[in-house]
Amino acid sequence: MMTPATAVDALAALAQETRLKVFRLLVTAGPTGLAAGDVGAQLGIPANTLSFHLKALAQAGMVTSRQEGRFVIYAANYAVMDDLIAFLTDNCCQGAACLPQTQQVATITKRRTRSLA
Amino acid sequence: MMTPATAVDALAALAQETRLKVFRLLVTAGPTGLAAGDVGAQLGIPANTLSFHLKALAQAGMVTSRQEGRFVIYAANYAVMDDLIAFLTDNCCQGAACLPQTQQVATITKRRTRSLA
DNA sequence: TTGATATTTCCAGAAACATGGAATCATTAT
DNA sequence: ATAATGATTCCATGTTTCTGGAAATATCAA
Repeated sequence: MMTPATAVDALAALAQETRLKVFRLLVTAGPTGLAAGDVGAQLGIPANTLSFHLKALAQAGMVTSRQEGRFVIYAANYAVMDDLIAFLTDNCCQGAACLPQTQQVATITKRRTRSLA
Repeated sequence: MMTPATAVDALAALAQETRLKVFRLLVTAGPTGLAAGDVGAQLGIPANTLSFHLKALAQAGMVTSRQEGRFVIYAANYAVMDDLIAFLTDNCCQGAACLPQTQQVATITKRRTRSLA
């Protein structure tokens, strides 16, 4: 379960243009991940600046990293992303209906308590 | 649809301990909302500091406000919350399965394309 | 109008954050 | 060992954010 403090850290990690771009790129890249240099090349970010932001994302748990030869491969941490969404969703609507749009949507938590056929 | 810039604003609004507390309180308070003073009393936040954070939440669209006599009533904006979650979920897993946990969970977008029985 | 209550704005100081040049560290190839 | 490449750290600078005291604004009551 995600604590409020952890949620603030995760939200803060994503609440920055460069980091959100990086994270989304890693999300699209899939579990295999991307080398830091590839991320920088695709987004046009200087290596030191990118390193700074990757570190922030990693410290918040939003990405993982592994050394692979000369490269450091970063990958989105889908589990933490999922936990963050669950945290936000848990506290939305509280079982009651807030809005039609939201009403027809079960929260992740609620869905987790069900089995999907 | 939420743009990346809007998402950054929404995330930044929530990525602060006091504001996340305030927002969650408003979420639990429901669509009726709460007067600024009630929020401050329940969370022990000075009026001017609270006003600063409520303004930030409102500018990011996370809460709405309406004047009611001497009071200003704030309420969570569930629609924007929902959009933010949709934005984050849309870019997670991209139809592919990232993790068992996430795999068994349909994203909001995916659910929106279905009708719920 | 005068007074009380609710909220916001103004302001200044402190702290945290973002950026990129230069130097450093790590790994591989020759 | 030397060189080359990929990535990180160090550092200085500029910017933004957070905080709360004091003053201002808004609404209602007497």
